[in-house]
Amino acid sequence: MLDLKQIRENPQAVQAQLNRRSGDYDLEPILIRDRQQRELEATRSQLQARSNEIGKLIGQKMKAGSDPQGAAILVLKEEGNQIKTQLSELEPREKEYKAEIEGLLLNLPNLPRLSTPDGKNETENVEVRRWGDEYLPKNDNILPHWEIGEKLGILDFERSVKVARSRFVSLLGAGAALERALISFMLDCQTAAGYGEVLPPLLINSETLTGTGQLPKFAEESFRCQDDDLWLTPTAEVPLTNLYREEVLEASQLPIYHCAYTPCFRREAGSYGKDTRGLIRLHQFNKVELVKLVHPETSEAEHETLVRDAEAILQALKLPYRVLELCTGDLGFSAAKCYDLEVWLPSSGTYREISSCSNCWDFQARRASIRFKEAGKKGTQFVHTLNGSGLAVGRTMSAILENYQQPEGTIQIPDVLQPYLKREVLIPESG
RNA sequence: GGAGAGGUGGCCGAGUGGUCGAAAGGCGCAGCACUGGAAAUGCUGUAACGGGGUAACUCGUUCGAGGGUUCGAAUCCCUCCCUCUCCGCCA
Repeated sequence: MLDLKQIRENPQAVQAQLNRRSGDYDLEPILIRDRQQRELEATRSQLQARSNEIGKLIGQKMKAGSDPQGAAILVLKEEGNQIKTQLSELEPREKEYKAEIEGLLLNLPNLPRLSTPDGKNETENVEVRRWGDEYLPKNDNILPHWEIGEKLGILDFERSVKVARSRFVSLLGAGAALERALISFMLDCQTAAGYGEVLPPLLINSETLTGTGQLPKFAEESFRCQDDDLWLTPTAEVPLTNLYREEVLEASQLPIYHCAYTPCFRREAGSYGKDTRGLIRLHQFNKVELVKLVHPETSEAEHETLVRDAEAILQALKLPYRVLELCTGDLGFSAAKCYDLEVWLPSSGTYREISSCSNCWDFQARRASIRFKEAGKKGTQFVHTLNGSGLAVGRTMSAILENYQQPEGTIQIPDVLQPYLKREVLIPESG
């Protein structure tokens, strides 16, 4: 959520930053309602002040022994009643305005950083660096991961459609074990890097989704439980960040680092026909997520180290990748600045997103009211929240099935995973 | 699911209709004193959010959430959420 005060005091500057994003955003309705709300508030609080005064006066008189039915008290009561009538008209109107402003604010995306490159869409993202050219596979005729996976008997898409619907998969035998090995490996790396492991709830409520920005605007992206105010978590960023919702932390508690393995559930509305095969775009996938809550002064540096922590996994697995900085047109709703990691997928000859590392600045903290207090200082400040995948597990699996594919149709297991999987090569499953 | 008890400031915890009580006391935090320095001790200060004001300051809101009664509600009534204890059930 943007700062209403900032919008009020500097509407042109805020509007200019919003205009750099894709989509149209208009601050005018907010400014109008805000002005009306404040006018009402001035009147209302004056009436309330008088009403409070009357209450005190009556109290004083009663204590002093006045007759409760006496004229002096009845006059005051009458005035109190009149004020109550006036307030009963003003109060609901002011509440309505406030709710309206809140609703409008909740639908505005974060402001990009000034340094964020301009651009219309993903084609204008900027490559920051590239790693691992020496690990690009040399062999031709690499099968797409879904084909080699089915040949090896470790992926079953067809039967999973029967059990759930399209865009679901079952991992079998060594496939399931490889996924599990990847999860353990990633968690071991990230906990060693200082992220405290969390296994959060996977069903989460609306407030939680509002806190990080998935609601109200993107309700159609998540699965909802019909009989409860609960949704399937679309990414661990949501429960992890909201762990601290409505809290005032001590500055000394910052920074807070968390990592979590969770399944993630996404409806993928509007992506019909895109990535219909394989592990790239499923309704359910596994991910190890990194979340940081930090002091505003350190947030840019923390963002850089977060990206490095995600990259470390790809480097350990020797998977070629590149780092992009997203342009304003491709920036997510809550992000002020974002780096994507893209891993090389040889079957399609492209880099595909495997991690997205965002600095949400104070945007989520304001929505979720996550603040901190500096010892001795008056008031509170909002923390900065950051999140990134470290990494998307299914996409890592597909990258391994392709980059480590051998000409004879087996899969070499990356060195660092061998202790986890207790084998060096994947051969076709017997049954 | 049944019975009971609760939800108050950054934390713990008093407070059951009235000015003096946004709220005792404690912890924490900050300043000062004491000390070579610290600990301990003593004194002082310390809620958040919104409005107005250059500021000093000032008005309002907030005692789980939302309604109601009243001139006046942390305190009474209704609904909901959550926590704890006992019983039942269950992995």
